Amino acid sequence: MNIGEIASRAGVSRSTVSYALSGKRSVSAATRKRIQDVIDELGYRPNAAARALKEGRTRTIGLVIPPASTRLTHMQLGFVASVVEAAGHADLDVLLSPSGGDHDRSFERLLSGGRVDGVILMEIRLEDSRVRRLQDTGIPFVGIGHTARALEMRWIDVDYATLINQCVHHLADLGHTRIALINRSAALVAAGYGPGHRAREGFTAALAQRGIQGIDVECGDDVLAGRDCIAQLLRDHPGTTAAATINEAALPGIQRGLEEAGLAVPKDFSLTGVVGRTWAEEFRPPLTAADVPAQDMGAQAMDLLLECIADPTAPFRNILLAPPVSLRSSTAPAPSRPHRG
Amino acid sequence: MNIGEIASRAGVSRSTVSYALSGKRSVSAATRKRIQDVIDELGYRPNAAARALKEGRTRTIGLVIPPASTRLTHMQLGFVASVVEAAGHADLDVLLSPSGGDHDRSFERLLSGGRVDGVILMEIRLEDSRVRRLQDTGIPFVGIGHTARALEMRWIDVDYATLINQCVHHLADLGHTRIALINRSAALVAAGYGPGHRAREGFTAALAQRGIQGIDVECGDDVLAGRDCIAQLLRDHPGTTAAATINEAALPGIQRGLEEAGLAVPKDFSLTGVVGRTWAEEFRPPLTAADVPAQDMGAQAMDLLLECIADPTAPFRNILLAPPVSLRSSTAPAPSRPHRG
DNA sequence: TTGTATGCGTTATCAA
DNA sequence: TTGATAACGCATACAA
Repeated sequence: MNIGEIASRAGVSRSTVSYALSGKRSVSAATRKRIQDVIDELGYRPNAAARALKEGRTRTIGLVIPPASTRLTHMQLGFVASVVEAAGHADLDVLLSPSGGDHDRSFERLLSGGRVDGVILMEIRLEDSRVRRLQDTGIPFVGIGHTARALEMRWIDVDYATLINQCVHHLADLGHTRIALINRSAALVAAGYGPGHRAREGFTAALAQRGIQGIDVECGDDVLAGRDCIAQLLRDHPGTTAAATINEAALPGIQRGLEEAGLAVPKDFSLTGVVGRTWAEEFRPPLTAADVPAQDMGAQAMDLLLECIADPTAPFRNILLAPPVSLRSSTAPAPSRPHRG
Repeated sequence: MNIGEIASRAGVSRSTVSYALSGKRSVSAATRKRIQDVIDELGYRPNAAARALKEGRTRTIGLVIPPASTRLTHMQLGFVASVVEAAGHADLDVLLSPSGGDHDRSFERLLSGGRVDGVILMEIRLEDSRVRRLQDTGIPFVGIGHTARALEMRWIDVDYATLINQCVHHLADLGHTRIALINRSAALVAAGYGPGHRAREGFTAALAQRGIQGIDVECGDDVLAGRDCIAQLLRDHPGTTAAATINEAALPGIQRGLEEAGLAVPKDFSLTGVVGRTWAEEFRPPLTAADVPAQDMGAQAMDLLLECIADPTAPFRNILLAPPVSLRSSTAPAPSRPHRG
């Protein structure tokens, strides 16, 4: 079933069918109806490949997510969901590529052969070969996250440095003097994962500004790692009374670890950080945290991408979000008699 | 950059380049090398749209996931990850379509216009309009889950009826006489979600076989719902000493609810069910459960689909998995003096 | 208002 | 062993 079939059944030429569908040329009401009837009857839809070949665009974007081996966090899932939703809204399809490393086949398939009109890249590192690869190909792309050379690409990101800084100031205001930063996994940070490094910057800066001590620990993205991380933290640094985290996947483990140590939140231990809203609200007690608006971010990334596809020469535009720290119930004044781990 | 460019630079015809790439015609070693050198230098890859148009297949499959509004469970995420990985292994791309309802645009885009060579469908209901739609189009498809008319499609599924039945028998063997089934959300079950109904069947059958009482409750797919569900269960049915569940997303909430009620697992309350392995192992204490092998299932679904794409006339093949119930630490003999909720 | 003809980049058939 | 060419289905410039 193709446009020729529709044309002959409707007794018109193929171009008339094409124009009736696109509306780029006026078609008499009578013929338009005749064509539409045939189309409805046969359920015709233009072939995507032929259209892509002719138009030079595929109406498809690529979404590069972390590799399948790593479990996606809820925040990342929020990005995926909102990107896909925004794409659907713009009548675009989404091709999924789980790839992190350098010469990923799925990533190369995505870029080569003109499969996509644009790409949205997740979990970007400070130095990211995929970004360079995309820049080489000239395919429009937008990062959820950005590299060290922030001005050389389009992106939307969360201002982890500022937000963690604010969290530490909040804790310091409450009298805490020994504060931990619970970062993402050591592997990720070592690989140059931006938020991990920027969170650390903000942390260190705030510590200096307030003249207090801090310990910076890395933690795997899962429940067990979170529990072990807290256990080790309390063992190695028994005076610690508060922590800020950007590791939402570790939160349930952190909670369990604190419980097992007999520490109540926030009476004995204050916890805050930068996490997705759902996590903050599901924590017991609800977490004082800067809520990452994952839903909005996917849609805004899509906006940036559409802008860039429409006009590839448009200047780079970046969006740096610093959502306010929502005061909930997980932070309190430092205990007067700090516990002994 | 296209095949003609490569051809002229290598001093051969376009067809020779094509054959050098596909290997469907012998090409002299010398010309093959000359062509390959040019290709490597320019980084040429065949245009996907042109190839799809000519070959009549897109080397792309569609993956239909639950709508963006609902948060994916880890199990569903496991399906997605393993399907995408298996697809990459077969050099196939994956087009994502989050759609549940009847006339979903994204779903229609997927089916029409020959965008995909096949479809994998998740979260199937007993009566599912998407299945009928796919059957009408004739596009090869495979379900992760199946409809009421199981023999009319290809699928892979977990035998929830049998597994929940085994769980209940296990609990009954331990002396429990008041057992709850914690199902998926009321909305999902009402919509005819298969696993919800089959779990209920297995539950009811086991109760009858053992002559014990049971209560069947539905529970939303999140932490808060799990907590409320347990609270209400203990209030309305205070004699309940054990539960089996297929709702992994509610597990953390169930745990919290039990803790808040002052019930220790497994001393005061036994818990078991059918969940992804990670959930079972992350539960405290580790959950006695039938572990859904989400990773394998995506790969096997892919196998079924490839089989079906290769030969659409092949008879329907189905895979019903009943993984063994792994004994861990969340079930114990019923308490001699049952608690009073 | 409508029809004819061309080309998008491939693969594959036919011819050499 | 290789080259010329048709066809996949569509959108559009050009012609009427």
